[in-house]
Amino acid sequence: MKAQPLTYTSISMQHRPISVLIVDDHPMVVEGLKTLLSDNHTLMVKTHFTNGKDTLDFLEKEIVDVILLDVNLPDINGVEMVKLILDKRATIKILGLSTYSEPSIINQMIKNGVKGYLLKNATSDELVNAITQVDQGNFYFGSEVQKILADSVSQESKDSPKLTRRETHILRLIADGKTTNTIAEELFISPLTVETHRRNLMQKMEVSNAASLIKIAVEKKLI
Amino acid sequence: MKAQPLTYTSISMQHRPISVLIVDDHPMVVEGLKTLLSDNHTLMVKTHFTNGKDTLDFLEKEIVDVILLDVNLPDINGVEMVKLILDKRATIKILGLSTYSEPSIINQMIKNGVKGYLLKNATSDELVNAITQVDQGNFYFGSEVQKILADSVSQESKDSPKLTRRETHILRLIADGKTTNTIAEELFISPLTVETHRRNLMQKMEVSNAASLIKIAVEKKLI
DNA sequence: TTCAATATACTGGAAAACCAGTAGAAAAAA
DNA sequence: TTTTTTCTACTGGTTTTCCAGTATATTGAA
Repeated sequence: MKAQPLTYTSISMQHRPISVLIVDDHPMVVEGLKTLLSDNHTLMVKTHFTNGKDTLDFLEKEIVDVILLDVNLPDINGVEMVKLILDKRATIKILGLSTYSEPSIINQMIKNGVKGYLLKNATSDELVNAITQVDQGNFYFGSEVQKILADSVSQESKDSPKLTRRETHILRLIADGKTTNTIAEELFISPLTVETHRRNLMQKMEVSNAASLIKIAVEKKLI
Repeated sequence: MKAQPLTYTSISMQHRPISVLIVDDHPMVVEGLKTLLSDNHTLMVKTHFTNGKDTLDFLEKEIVDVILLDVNLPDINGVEMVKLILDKRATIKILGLSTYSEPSIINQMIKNGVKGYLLKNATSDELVNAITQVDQGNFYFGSEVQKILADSVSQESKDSPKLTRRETHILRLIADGKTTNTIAEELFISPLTVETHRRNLMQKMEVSNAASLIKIAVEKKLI
């Protein structure tokens, strides 16, 4: 926000447009966002960046109300970006933006403090609404995103019986095709211990052989 | 094409702008494309559609020079769309458009007849260049896409020792966590036969246990 | 500090997978 | 048709996994 004259008009909400920063490495998306937002004079796209570093540099000197943040930047990943931005400027409202919707990433982003999340197939109305909502301190998650999150929560609590760190590690090694003895050697523990972990893993995952174990591990992206 | 004198053809080209159709379900991408292309008066974006069906209906009555086709449409998948479009209008040049780049899909699209492929992080210049090239009957694949394709080719010929149909089937069953005996019962063959297949599979895949076998199968998307 | 969870380790026995070689029948390719 | 590939099946033996208990040391939370 540049120094605006302190007149009574600039105090009222309508005359103080929400400043928006776009961070996305896809020119066509950036242009699209600009075009979609240009109609609306309650919003003002300040500028845009195509990578994380430039964005952070910019935020050293300037501030904006809302950042539209693409999750897949070329240099810094979205989850990390949220943290870095909020470390600098805790009051900025970040709106995550992504084509696809991976629950785990969305969840991490929320944990790190995004105020909303939009899929790139959002309409112009949704977009403007989302920005307005988060600017006012509310959360905005589109119905699609909410559904995805709900699904992931129910799925997680259902088939993810919380593996311990050691178990996760051993699962990874099993999936690498290593035998019980190899794993034991590698971890400096008894093969019998590895056996026990394997057994506990299978019990937790509710399967009866290593094959299923690996398949599930892959599905759950534990590997 | 570079530095050509103003001949009759180059003048006539200018008076017949390339008509472009955009097919993408992301409003912000559509707007971005329109904006990026609006500067260039050798191109003319005729209209846009957000799904496959509407596009095909439109092509019943009208024709365009180039279609910018998003691979991930909500109703019909990109690979199929290429075929359907070319069945109707064989002369249309299709330019595939996608955020991510899965070699198998790009390959299939090419097989079905796309004239080029662009990633969504393409710049305005690349975009215009790609459209111009394919309109002239040339192919256009960005350097990134070419690299992806080259990688996938070398990878495929390296670690894909052509499984037979039966082997693929049995691999799938093994990955489902089924035991040799179960598989044998299911396929009405001897467990010994299943053993043999399993052995051949492991030999072909150059691994020494079922775990690695499954991991490879997953990686190769055989499952 | 106490208690619960986790990681460690063992016994012993059953089941399944793994290895190597051979070979006939059926199907596909030449 | 002939040849090759694929699918089928077997013998015999080794290794690994799987299952059901038990048990102790360590770690982290209450």
